[in-house]
Amino acid sequence: MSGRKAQAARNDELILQAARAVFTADPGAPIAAVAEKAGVGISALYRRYPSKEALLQKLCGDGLQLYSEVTERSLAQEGDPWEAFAAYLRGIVDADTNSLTIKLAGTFTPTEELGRAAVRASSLATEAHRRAVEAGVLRPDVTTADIALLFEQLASIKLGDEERTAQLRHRYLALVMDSLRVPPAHRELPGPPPVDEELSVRWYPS
Amino acid sequence: MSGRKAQAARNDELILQAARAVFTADPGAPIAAVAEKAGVGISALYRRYPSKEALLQKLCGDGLQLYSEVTERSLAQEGDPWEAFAAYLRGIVDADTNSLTIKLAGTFTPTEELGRAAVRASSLATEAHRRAVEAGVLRPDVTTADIALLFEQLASIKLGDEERTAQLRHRYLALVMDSLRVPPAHRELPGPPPVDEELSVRWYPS
DNA sequence: CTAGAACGGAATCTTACGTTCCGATATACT
DNA sequence: AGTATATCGGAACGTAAGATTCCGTTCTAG
Repeated sequence: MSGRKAQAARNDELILQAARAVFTADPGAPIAAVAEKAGVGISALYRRYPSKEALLQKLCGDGLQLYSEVTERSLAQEGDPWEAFAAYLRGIVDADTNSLTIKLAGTFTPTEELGRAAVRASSLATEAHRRAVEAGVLRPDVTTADIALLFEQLASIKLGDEERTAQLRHRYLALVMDSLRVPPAHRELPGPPPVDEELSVRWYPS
Repeated sequence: MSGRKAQAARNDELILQAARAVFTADPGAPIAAVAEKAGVGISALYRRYPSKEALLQKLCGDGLQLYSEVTERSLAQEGDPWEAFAAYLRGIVDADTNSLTIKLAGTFTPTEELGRAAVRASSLATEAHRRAVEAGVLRPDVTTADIALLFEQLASIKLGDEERTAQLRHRYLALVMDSLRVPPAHRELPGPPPVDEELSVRWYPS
């Protein structure tokens, strides 16, 4: 169970986790940052992936896969159609795959397989959207592409640590959901709003 | 009117316009891109600003100034309180100062004067917000800082050319305004939603 | 006709980063 | 025990990008 192979297997996971975290936070991060975050040397990375691009493709594929899984899970949900759609929205925001998928996509030549994964994710999203519109719980003038852009807007929020960022994203998701839902209504917003000090941090170089 | 001095004066403006356009599109753009966009040599830039940082500070200050002017204009507006607040929101989105102000702020050490301009812009924004809440047209659980983050989210939208981007930003501003306003209601969204082809562009390296 | 402002853009210098290379180390197998 | 081998850490290398400087040129005011 222990030994060199066990460590190698552990490193596989460590590296992927670190890469996901690092590139989610900064899509242009150097590969050395990933190694440092994972607590391994650079060669441990290059043993597994022939290049940075290969690692990025792997992450992108995983992100697409996660997107599809989350969407399928909400599609399988029985009961209130709006709740199912809301679960889809919240699930995608929590999965935070938009940062990896879209931001990284333009930085390398897309694989054939990646293309298939994207089509699959897209058609699942379309199905979730279609159901909500047909059930009459989602305003019909909002399209699937609109929802995709809303996800991107939410993904652009980055404030404080990871937890606070997630909290704020849910706050603004809740806000926009109030105008998405039929009938429109104001519901209580989750999480505290940002305080001035949180915002003023941006004025100082990191 | 013509002559070397006239051209120099013209270049002053040309360079500022180019810099605004270039850094709005890409806050990390090289200074050579500004020179090229302005149609001048690099030395024409360095004759005016001792460094890139100085140029960035100038742009940031101008952005803050524009922000304040737009807000003041909406503050001076008589009549329907919601319309005044909506004009403020639309004005800031159109001015597109968030990209310059916030994105650039972290890349250099803030000036004393810049700090004052920021305080001024912030207090004007607070006033616009306060009026809307007091008039009972804006939901009271949304704070000034919330509005600031909403602006940032809208500024993150970049799709197609400048005009299309502005159009889409107004579309999602209108969407979120439907959930900001008291009483809540669905109004028609401006501009066509994105089509798939607009979104799929992102999968190809530029 | 000439001094000097204004320019264009090549040359320089520094930094950042992807990738490769070179021992070191630990395990599995004989 | 001894050795081949898979892994590893991290220094070294090569390259590209980009900020700034420098120099020869052009234009015009006096």
